Amino acid sequence: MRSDEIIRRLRRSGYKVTPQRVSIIKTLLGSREALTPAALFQKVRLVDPTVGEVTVYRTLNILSELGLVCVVSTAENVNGYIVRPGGHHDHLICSECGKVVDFRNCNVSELEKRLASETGFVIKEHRLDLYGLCPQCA
Amino acid sequence: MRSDEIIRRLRRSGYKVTPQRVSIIKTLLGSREALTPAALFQKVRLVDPTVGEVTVYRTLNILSELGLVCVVSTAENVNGYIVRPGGHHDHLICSECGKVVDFRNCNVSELEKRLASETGFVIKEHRLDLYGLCPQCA
DNA sequence: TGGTAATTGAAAAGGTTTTTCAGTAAGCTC
DNA sequence: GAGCTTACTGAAAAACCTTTTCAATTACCA
Ligand SMILES: [Zn+2]
Ligand SMILES: [Zn+2]
Ligand SMILES: [Zn+2]
Ligand SMILES: [Zn+2]
Repeated sequence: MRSDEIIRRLRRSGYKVTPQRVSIIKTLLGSREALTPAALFQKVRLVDPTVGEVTVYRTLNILSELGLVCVVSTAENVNGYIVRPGGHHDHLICSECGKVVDFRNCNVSELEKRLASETGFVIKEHRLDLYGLCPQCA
Repeated sequence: MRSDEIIRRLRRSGYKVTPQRVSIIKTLLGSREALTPAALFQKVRLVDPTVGEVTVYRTLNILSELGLVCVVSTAENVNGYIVRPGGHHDHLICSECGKVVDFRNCNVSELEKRLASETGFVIKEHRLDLYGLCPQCA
């Protein structure tokens, strides 16, 4: 997702587009890994010192509410935030060297249908992470 | 996983088996959905008022360290804990209220085999998170 | 049945996140 | 562009959540 799209979504939902929000969104987009609010604040303040920590929290809450970021739990009992990719989100991860390979042909839609009818959940997207060893590390 | 197994693992790792820890473990096992420390404390105190909130936190940290529970992020910036099923751990997560339900019959082993032969990865475990709306929120 | 070291609950401390509030600025109308 | 309105901002305070401290208790081993 591009920052233009996120900003358009913000404006369309009635939120004002402030320079602080733009800085926060661009910084979050610029990071490949999930950032905690504190980490995001550290990064943002380098490019835009007018951004306060409180605004980072507020902006993350708005983006989260609009479904534009997804929340992942990090090691230290703090949530991390990452811009949500469109569609599904599947990874093959090497536990040894950390290499990540994306794949799409996951074929879990059949499972989704079955679980939807069993549990009553309306399933919208998914994320499948497979852990193991890459050819180099195996 | 049964409470006997968890208790054996605790003892084997050098931890003492106290009535408080047993109450906490049994309560966590008795819940199909992930519990926050506060929610777990509320449930435990009903069956065992000798358990303090601090001990709930301490026990969850030990179980987490031993890999016996897995941590999922809930709606309210608080982590939820759930007993880790053997092997893979797969979740159905409500984007609205944060409810987490675990399931087992995921059937991704076929996909794992195919990806293994295509990419050369040795796949050891996986995590599948399905996002959507629970029956109450839909 | 002791002895010993881990564990416990309560209180205090340490972090993280939200609320409050006066000043500021985005976005709309003219 | 100027003026209006209302949302937004940073800083401080408040509200939470989690860990640490500490004296008393207790599981577990000999
Ligand atoms: Zn590797
Ligand atoms: Zn997929
Ligand atoms: Zn729900
Ligand atoms: Zn699975």
